[in-house]
Formats: sequence, C-alpha cells, structure tokens
Amino acid sequence: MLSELELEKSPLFHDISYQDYREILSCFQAVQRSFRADELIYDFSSDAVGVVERGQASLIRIDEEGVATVLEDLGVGGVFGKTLAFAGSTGDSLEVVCRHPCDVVFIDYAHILSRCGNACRRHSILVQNMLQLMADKAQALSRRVDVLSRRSIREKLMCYFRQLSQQTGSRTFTLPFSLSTLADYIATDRSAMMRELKRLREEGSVRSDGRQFTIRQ
Amino acid sequence: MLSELELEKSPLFHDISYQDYREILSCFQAVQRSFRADELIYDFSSDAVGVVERGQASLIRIDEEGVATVLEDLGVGGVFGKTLAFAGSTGDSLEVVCRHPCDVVFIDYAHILSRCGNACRRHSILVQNMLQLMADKAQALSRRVDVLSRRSIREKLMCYFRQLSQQTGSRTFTLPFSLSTLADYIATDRSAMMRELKRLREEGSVRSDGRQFTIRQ
DNA sequence: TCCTTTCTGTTGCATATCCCACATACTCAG
DNA sequence: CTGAGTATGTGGGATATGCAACAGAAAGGA
Repeated sequence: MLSELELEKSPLFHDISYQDYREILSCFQAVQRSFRADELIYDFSSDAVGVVERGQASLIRIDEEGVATVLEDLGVGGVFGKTLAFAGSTGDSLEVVCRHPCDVVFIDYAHILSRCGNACRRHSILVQNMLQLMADKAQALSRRVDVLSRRSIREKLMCYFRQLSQQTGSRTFTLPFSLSTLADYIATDRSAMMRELKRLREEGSVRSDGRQFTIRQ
Repeated sequence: MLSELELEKSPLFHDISYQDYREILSCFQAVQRSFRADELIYDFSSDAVGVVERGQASLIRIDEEGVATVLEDLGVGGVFGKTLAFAGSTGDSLEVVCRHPCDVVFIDYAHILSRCGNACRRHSILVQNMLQLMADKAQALSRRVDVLSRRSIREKLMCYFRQLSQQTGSRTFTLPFSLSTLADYIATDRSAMMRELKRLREEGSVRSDGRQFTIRQ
C-alpha cells in the first residue's frame, strides 16, 4: 500500500484521491508488492497486468540454452503482462526481474476491461491512466523496433543515440544502462559494438566518457 | 460514416449503439475517411490517432536516401498516430499508406484522454475499446521485437514462423506478405534470407510452396 | 580493507551477412 | 496478347559481424 506522498507520483493512480485509491485496490482486487534486486517479479503465468510504481525492472527472455536477453527496460510507469507481450511464442520463457528495489501493482486484466456495474468514476479514470501507460509502452516499443530494424551496428547505435538526444533535448546524454546491456538492447555482439563505437569516436561522430555521450550535429 | 452493419465489426466502436456512435463522432470531432490503394493516409503532422476499420495499411519509414522500410502492418483494428510511434527520432519521415482500400477513423488524441465534462458512458466505453486496441498493438510490437532481437537470419525466420504457427494454431500457415517484404520485416538482405530459407528447406526444418509454409515439429 | 563480480576495452580468426549482378516467373493493365 | 513492373531464385566476392579469449578498471559485498 502506497503512502499519500508516494501516490502523488504513481503513474497508474494519477489524479486519484487517496480514498479512491484504497477503494480501487479492493474493488479491482489489486495487489501491491515490493521486491528486492534480482527477485522474480512476474513469470507470465497469471493474467495480471503489472505496473512499476517505483524502482526499475527488466523483462527478459530465456531461451532453450538458458541465454538471457533483455527485451524491455521497465522504469517507473512501465507496464507488463501476459496479454501485453507475446504469449511465449516459442519454447523459451519470459520473466520480469527486479533490478533496483521495486513497488509493483498487479491488477487482473479482465477487471480493467470489463465494464464495472456501478460505472464508477474511479474505474474510468483508472482506465484512462492505463491507456496513457499503454500509449507510452507502444511508443517505447516502436522506438526499439526503429533501432532494431537498422541494418548495421553503426546505424543501430546512431539511431539509438539520436533517440536519446531527442528525448533529453540535448546533444549530450547519459545511457540508461551499461554498455554491455546496450549491446543486448541493440541485439549485437558486445565486442563488435565496442569496435564500432571506437570507429565512431575516431571519426568524430560521437564523443564519450563512460556512459555519457555527445553526438555531433 | 459507417453503416449499421459495418459498425458491428468496428474494433473501436465495438459495443456502441448506432446512435451513440453518431454522437461520438461529433462529440469527439472524429473524422472518418476512405482511401484507395497507394493513397497517403497519415503523415504524422497532426495529433490525431487513426484506427483502421476496414482494409489494410502499412506504416513505413523513408530515410534520407529515400529508402522505404515497412515498420508495421496495419490490419483491421490497427492503430497509429504521432503519440504512439516515435516522434520522428531522426531525419527520416514516417507515413501510413493504404495497401487495400481502407476506412479509417481519426480522433484527436487529447479528446480521448481528457475527461469529458458530462462524464458520458460513451466516452468510457470508447476509451476501453481504445485500451484493447493499444494492448493489441503493444503485443504486435512485442512480437516484432522478439523477432528482430534474434542474432541470425535463421533464428529470425524460425522465430517468426513459430509465431505465425502459434497464431493460426497450425504448423501450416500463409505469410501475410511477400518474401521480399518479409526480408524487410526481419530487417535483413533479401538474397541472404533466400539463401537461409533454402538451407532450412534442405535440412527439412520447413517446407514451403509460394507463401505457404509448414514447420517441422 | 580485501575479494569477488561485473564492466570495459581490445585483438585474431572464421564465417554469416551484405551488396551486386543476373535469369526466370509472375501479375496486371492496356 | 504484350510489355512493364515486381517477385522469386541463385551465385561470387568483399567485409562487417560474431565468437573466443584475455587483461585491466570499476563496482559492490563482507
């Protein structure tokens, strides 16, 4: 259960009073839980939708050989759930794991979609907040597709850098994760990416110091 | 304007009476238009959200050199809009073009999100339908990311095939587009993909006849 | 503090992938 | 039917990418 202060910052319960918030939790049979780093948050076995209210988590895929790949980075406002991601198209399994200590709200997907008999105002606002979160998610996924659909490592990197640059509104920005994870994110070999990064630096397309990058132009 | 019969099949106006539908169109200042093949549907200059009610369209990216890439395939129920896709992260432009004759509804995004003063029931249902469509979209994008995040052409192909197989519930299925477009979809060179396809056929992993494929196992 | 683990940076080598080029088959409009 | 345009199928040669392996730097826990 969130405190009144935390509620203010909640993306899912935005614009909802503390009293309504508590009633929603019971009406929707919503569950709120906290997690520590590396804990398993969700294994795609239930129909619940999860929303990250605080902290950071990652959606990862584990293939038959046990190799893990980061599919999504879930920050505050990140949503996940069986109905939102591919229903395990292959033999490999999906997991949401905690990176930094998390608060997560779980709501049964059917409850959100089914029209509430008492047509409560709360329901309507919650659905709208949910819609906003879904729109954000679709946007994030679209950006990812944009990057991944590039043909070379160089193009993928530059595409991603330009996205970050645009998001921060500055030619200088900081990666949200490590370089190793970046290689995962753009789905390439880490060493090959490092090589390409060096070339980009040498020819002056980017400057970098640790995780801080500056792109030219 | 849809006929009563067409309305039944509409994903956005699902469960909405014909009278409500007409009132919504005016209340939300929604616009409905029809398009012929190859016509430009949307150029991402307005804040409207579009929903494909009938026909088929494609979201394409055109880079600086004028090379077009299919980013998304929009069938019935497909949603698109500036607020849903990357806001032109790079210098290249985005377009939604008509493939097969289309009916499209445009609604201003702000109208959907802003809480209607009269708190009409219509509004609430529309938002819920929109939420469903957004969930579908996120799922489609997730599938695409799943494919694109594979490291080799072979893996991308098999991943995509397994998805189709699972969607149709059969080991035999038909590609929704041409092999050339498939190469685009999985973001690889067409000739390289053909070569890999040949190998997969030779070793018996897949059988194919035209656009119809059957995967083993 | 030390110790363990992860991240960063780099290289040689094998090869999967890209790019170009060509030939045939197919589709559709006139 | 005929031609234009597009899709399919194949191959050779160049190279970008993946893989394995290593070492130092940085981070985090005991």
